Amino acid sequence: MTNMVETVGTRQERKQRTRAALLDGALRLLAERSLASLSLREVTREVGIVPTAFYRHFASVSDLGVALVEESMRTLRQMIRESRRTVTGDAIEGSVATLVRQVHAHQSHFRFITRERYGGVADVRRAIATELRLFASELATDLGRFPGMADWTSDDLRIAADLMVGAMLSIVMSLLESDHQSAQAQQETVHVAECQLRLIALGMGQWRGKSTRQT
Amino acid sequence: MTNMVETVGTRQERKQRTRAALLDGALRLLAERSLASLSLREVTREVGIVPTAFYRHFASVSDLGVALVEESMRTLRQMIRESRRTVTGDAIEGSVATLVRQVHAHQSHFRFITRERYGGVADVRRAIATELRLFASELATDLGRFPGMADWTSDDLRIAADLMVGAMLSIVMSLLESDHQSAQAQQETVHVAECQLRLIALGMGQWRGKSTRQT
DNA sequence: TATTTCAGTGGACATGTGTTCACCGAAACA
DNA sequence: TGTTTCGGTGAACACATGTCCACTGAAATA
Repeated sequence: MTNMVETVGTRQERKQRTRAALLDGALRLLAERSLASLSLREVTREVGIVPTAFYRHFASVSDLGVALVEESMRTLRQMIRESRRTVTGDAIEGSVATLVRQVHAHQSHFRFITRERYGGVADVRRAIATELRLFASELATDLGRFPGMADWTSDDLRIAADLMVGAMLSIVMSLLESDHQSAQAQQETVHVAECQLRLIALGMGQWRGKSTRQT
Repeated sequence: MTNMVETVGTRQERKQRTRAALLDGALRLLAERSLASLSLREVTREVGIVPTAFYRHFASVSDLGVALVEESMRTLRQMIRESRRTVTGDAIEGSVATLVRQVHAHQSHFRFITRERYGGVADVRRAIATELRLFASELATDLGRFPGMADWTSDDLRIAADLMVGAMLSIVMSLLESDHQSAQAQQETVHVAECQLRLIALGMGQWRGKSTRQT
């Protein structure tokens, strides 16, 4: 339980502020547990409002979960934007570096996505799947712009992108685990991540149109 | 709720039978939900015994969860054993084929592992992580036996194995989703899985001792 | 200024929960 | 045969939960 929401500003500002407080409080409680085990009353207690006030913002905890998906995905998107902007040298080293930075800065968001991706709340699972599909599509078009890959099918690009997204989420989980351990463990995780991505990249370099098939 | 447990046989046989019924009932309830949202009373209701009898078998629902991890991992192990035995031609096509068969035959086990791997129950997460680490080690030594990979570091083998385990679990989830859809969707998933594994394999073929580092 | 809108209140409800305890009856054992 | 072991019973408990309801008071609007 933390400080109450400030009581200044226009009405919709305050509403938005307690809404944000609900999302934040929920995220705090979700550090070590899952959305399915989170109760409406717990969240309101954490934020400092009465249970029924919850309904002024969300229809249910699942609904709050879907909102959390959107919020978390926004930081994920912001990450690839930063990556596209700042990475100049080796794409893999650069990408992993920004991944490390962003995961460290927004642990709860990344933890939420990885935990609830296959979690116990159907609506949230669907929301994450949809957003992740979109994310993989963007990555696929990004990959298509690389020098050696202009001749790739969009299907094949998509397959590679899916693989990379899956690998990235595994890496995220490793980073989250090694984050509250030694700095050496973190460095080791980074090394593993770079190797794994490089492995995939090497495979892509060797790809010959083996995957042709009827649609 | 299904039939009660039979009331014949020696005492420890019957005990083991209701224990198995508890595991089975839990697995049935976990088809669309997560362990964290599963209540002790629900499980006993499903099996047809009184709540307090639960404690004769498990100390808590988390404890039951850990037992489910062991059971599920047994079927996973049995899968790689079958794969090692039956696959003769192309390793990737063969492995994916047995994966498809086993996932279809033991959906609830695979769903449980993938869902609870990063789920909301700490003990279960730990148990799965431990078992999966072991699993990856075995895969690593298997990989080391392949013709072109005798010169690989055990560290590098481990990194590649971890990547493949992660990819495999992604594939498992796709299979579970496409399983209760059209046969065409299933076939498409198989195609994607084969491509992704082949991508990794190609990368491994190109690997040059880039990952040397102090231990 | 008078009226309406609406985020947050507080009490009440039926229901589900984990855990306790003394108890039963048949299998296991002496 | 007599005694012990022990998986399962059923009542009871203190508590947590989601949702209903009439309400308050200040900001928004007229």
